[in-house]
Amino acid sequence: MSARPPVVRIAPSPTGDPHVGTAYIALFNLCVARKGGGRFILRIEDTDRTRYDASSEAKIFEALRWLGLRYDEGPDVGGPNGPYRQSERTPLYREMTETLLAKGAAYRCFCTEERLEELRATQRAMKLPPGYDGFCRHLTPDEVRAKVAAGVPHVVRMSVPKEGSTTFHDDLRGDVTFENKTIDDQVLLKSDGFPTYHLANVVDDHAMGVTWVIRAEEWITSTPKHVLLYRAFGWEAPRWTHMPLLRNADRSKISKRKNPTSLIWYRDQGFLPEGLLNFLGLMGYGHPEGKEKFTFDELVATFDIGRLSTTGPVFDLEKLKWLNGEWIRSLTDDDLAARVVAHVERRAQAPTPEDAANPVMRRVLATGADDAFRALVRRTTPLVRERIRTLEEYASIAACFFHDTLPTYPAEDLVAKKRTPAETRDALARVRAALDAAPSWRAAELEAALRALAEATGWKPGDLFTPVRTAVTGAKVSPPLFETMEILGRATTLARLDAALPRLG
RNA sequence: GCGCCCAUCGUCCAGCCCGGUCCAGGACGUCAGCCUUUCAAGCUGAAAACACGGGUUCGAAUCCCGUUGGGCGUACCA
Repeated sequence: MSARPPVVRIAPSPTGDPHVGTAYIALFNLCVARKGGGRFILRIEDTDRTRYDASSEAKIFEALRWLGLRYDEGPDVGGPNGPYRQSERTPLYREMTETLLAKGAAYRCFCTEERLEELRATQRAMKLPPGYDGFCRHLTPDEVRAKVAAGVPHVVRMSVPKEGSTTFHDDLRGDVTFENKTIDDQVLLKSDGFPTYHLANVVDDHAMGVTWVIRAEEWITSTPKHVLLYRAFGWEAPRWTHMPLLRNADRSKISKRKNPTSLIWYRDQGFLPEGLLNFLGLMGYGHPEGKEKFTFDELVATFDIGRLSTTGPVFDLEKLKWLNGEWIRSLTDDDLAARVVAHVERRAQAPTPEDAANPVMRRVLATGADDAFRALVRRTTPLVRERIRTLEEYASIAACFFHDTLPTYPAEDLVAKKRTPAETRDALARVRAALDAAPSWRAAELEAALRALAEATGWKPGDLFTPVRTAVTGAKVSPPLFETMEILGRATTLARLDAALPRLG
């Protein structure tokens, strides 16, 4: 391999939401670019006007930016090799198609969709491998001229030699060989004048100076076509690396139906970009020191293309959540609080029906993320940081801080273990009195008061705290009780106790 | 069907290229215990894998062949 700095790229197509697989491939491309002091290009492959989604492109930019996957060149950042949208490069493809035609490496094909369909049906019936039969390959120049003159719609196909074989070297898999007779005469230029992926990707990679193609495994079978194209043009082919495909739990290629695949989804679920990126870096890659948690820079520092594995990793959401939790816990309280606020604010811009039942969201929807809100989030994050794995989980664990009045909870949750409702009510009344008598409202003091009360009444501290917890937070699971009461304040705490007392009969 | 790729705990990864130090190591998850005001977090421990069959070799998770299994491709989609 040459020592010149690598030029790599990703080439997503703007169809639907930005895909987690795009980020996965982008991550390793960026690694190679940074490691080798090269360039990373983003190119939009929008040559399929039937699947084109106008909103998709902006979402791709947004998602990559969110993840910190910075590209040196791209549609929105410019660069010396633009334009970076294939739909804006059609003259180039036409010109290159003419070159191929002139060299005899491609030919015009006038076959109709119907004939092609029929051909495929016949091949299926005869259990033959499907593929174009080369009908138009043998048209005479005169016949071709006549049809073109007559305006017969046509495509341009590549003229694949039917003898011999084509081999390319894959970084991870070694030499891969295909018999030429198994390679179809691929369409290069569609009848609408747009190129197919095969033509566009080769032409653009060459034009943009791409030296190293790192893409998903699903492209392996079309690589020989690309190699043949480079050869026909007389261009030097890039280095090839085919990454394994991310998988669903059943090991099929990761898909929307069986797994969340939208990067937007991960962001809106409250995953940290650091966490998702780190997790993606764990897929198919083994850190030399066996580290699980690492930053992008740490990944680059130790990165070695040879350490990539070839087996398709199953995308395990549970492990992602764990890793994300690790990242959340490694943030400072200020940072975490700011991220929670930003997350809630973003969600508030497009609230879902369920958000109306979410006290944190309701608060922001009503008053905006004002100073009081920010302050409350900041005060509560130290209590919940060890209890959340995503930013989104903040809303459920910290709900008790945002309710004006607690939603109804089962009265039996109020009853202490092995005690009757009446006994619990009496104890709770004494808790209320003890709290009310506290000279200052600080967690340590409140705890001391209740522990003294437990001692005096012969209750086990834990047994006494249970009904208090339920009364104060409305749930059997909550952040640490005394810190919670401190933040809630005397009035709110006592009011909640007062509301609970009658429910014990 | 055909072509190509792949094959270590349920899952992610280490070991494989340069056979012995591997009765296979780490992590997630699971289970148990500790800690403890709940839940978490943390700590300790446990169960859990070299797909199968041949071969090469004194010796194979590691090399070779085959089988099986899985995946991808087989479009005027990328």
